[in-house]
Amino acid sequence: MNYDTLPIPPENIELENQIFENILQHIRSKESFVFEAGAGSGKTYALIQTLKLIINQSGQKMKKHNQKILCITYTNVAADEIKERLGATTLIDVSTIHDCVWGIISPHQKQLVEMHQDKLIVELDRMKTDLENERWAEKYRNLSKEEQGLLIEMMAEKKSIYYKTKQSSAANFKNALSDINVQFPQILSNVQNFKKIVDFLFRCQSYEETIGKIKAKDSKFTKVKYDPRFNDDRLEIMRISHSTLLEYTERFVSMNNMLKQIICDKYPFVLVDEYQDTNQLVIKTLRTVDEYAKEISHDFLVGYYGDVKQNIYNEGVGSNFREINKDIIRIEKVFNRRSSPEIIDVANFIRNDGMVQRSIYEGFPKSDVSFYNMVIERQEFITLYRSKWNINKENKLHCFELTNERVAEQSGFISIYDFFKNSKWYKIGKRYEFLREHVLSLDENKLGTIQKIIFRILDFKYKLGHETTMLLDVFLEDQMKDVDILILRNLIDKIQKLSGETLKEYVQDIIEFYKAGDERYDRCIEYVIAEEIGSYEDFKQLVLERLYYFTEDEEVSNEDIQQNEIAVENFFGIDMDTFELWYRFVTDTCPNEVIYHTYHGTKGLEFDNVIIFMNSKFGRKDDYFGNLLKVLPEDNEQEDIGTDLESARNLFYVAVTRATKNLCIVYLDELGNALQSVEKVFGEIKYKI
DNA sequence: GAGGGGATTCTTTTT
DNA sequence: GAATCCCCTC
Repeated sequence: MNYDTLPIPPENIELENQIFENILQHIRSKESFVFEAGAGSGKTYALIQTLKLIINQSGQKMKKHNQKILCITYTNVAADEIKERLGATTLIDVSTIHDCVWGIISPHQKQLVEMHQDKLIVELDRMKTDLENERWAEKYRNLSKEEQGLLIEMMAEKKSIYYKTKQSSAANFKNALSDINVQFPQILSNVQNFKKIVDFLFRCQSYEETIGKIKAKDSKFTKVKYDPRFNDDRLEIMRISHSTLLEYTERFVSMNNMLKQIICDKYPFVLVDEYQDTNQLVIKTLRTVDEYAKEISHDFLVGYYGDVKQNIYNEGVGSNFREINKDIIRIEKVFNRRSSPEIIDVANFIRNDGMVQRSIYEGFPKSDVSFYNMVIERQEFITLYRSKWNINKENKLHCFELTNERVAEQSGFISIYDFFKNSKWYKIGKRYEFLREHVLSLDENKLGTIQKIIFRILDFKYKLGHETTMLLDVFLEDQMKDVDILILRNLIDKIQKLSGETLKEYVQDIIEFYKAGDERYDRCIEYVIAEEIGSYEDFKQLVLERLYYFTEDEEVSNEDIQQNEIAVENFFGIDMDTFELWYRFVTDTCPNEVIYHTYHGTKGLEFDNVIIFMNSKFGRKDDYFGNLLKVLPEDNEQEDIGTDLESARNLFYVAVTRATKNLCIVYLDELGNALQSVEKVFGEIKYKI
């Protein structure tokens, strides 16, 4: 629904203008400020307006001095959105913090390498201290110095066996390292600890070597690289990741006045979007530059736009922001342009920092806000609410779940999710952390290898199936170049008629068609299926190799081979309808009337009709939400900082404030003594529909 | 029944 | 990679 047509009382317009005017004053007087914009208050709009205004006011002058406005966002998606809303301008650099910072510091390799060397030394020291103190290293400490040396020597020799069998069972592992077992009978008694010890020893060694090579000015060790594709540092090969990049930046800037001056002269205005999510090292860095600019009387200001209560990522500064910027000017916006007054009331209770929002509109239509406490099948509940809220294609229902697994289940493709989850590469290979991204990422490029191939097949199928799809959307331009349009049409017609019901059948159909087909079609098909796949068997083999036989491990038992075959066969036996559900999910084109999201995934979005399914447990914390509900309306902000209560509260706040019109929370566990506090916020609790 | 060790099991999200 | 479950041994 669009609420823009609702009347806004003139005094509210006046007040809203005043708030914006307040921002402008600080821009004019070059004072840093924080714009505390609660959910739905039009934060991004204000940010864009500010940017435009600065250009109007100082654009000419900035052009002359070769200066720019820097706008820092948390994600690439946000950066793209802001760029689009701004339109073409050369006066504003919009980028994520990492891109921006790497651009600034990467030319200074000499200092970076020095810093890198320092870090290697510090880390080396830390590891050695751990080996001397930690409980898991006890068996190592029990060895004499000579024995320790011998162990390192022996393990260096057995490095490849070590890595090959590392993921195997403890028995297999011990077996493979029987020499060690003979020489040092104690050290292998606990395999987990042994692996940790050996990993530390290996890493100490490689760090020492790297330090040596840096000192010797070895040509491969004269540059620090930042690679955003990886999440971990590889200090020994001079590669750093996200957090280390920020760490180096903070250190580099704080000890280098020249750099501070370059930054504040180049970017007299810095605006930070979603500041609460920004790493605290960044906030500190900006603070340092700000202070230095004042010291040397250069114009510089930082405008922070965001909302502490919407900090739901661990890395963000969140409430620490106030510690770092104690004296900063705060501008609050109390108007809400998104939600009904009933929803705003609930949200006000949940955010316990004293900010009280109110709707900017007059005569907001009646809205339904309820809290249910009952044990019920989700589908049953949803069915009832579909009719209650008149859900249809134009008036969709959005359901929030805590985990991706649940979202996959509710969205109807849990069999696909489970296949990957239980495959050897993810499960035994302990790549649990990649599962979500590889299976559920909305960015095609971030999907796993197998997932990406299947994505392409589906993309081909469904784009062809859609009449309005332009040929160009389906085939890359160079494939089209010398193919007659009519031939292509013909090809599309034929492919549309392929009717395999399962993935296996569909793949077989395509390949059969490919083999029998006209040579002129070939390149088009090759675009869909990777060149190395010439048959269904090839494809199956590829899946097996990728997900099951990815290391030349110890011998695999016949039973294992059989089980893996069955798992993969079953996967290919999943019907195309299920794959379509998955495809619709990862392309965010689900045509259903009911759409599922994780709480986290809804950040920044808004929906008319929201059902939040909730239980007490989250992750390993049994009472994560249970504990929050007990104190829901209480104002313990200061005591809660840094606790699970704070993060649960923020997450709940984000979820609740997505709703514009109808909101319903279904709590599926016992409320116990949280009853009264929940009633205080939501009114009477409902036990049945 | 205490403790040691192996196996299994988890949340979210971004760069 | 840590927490927890589970099994074994003393």
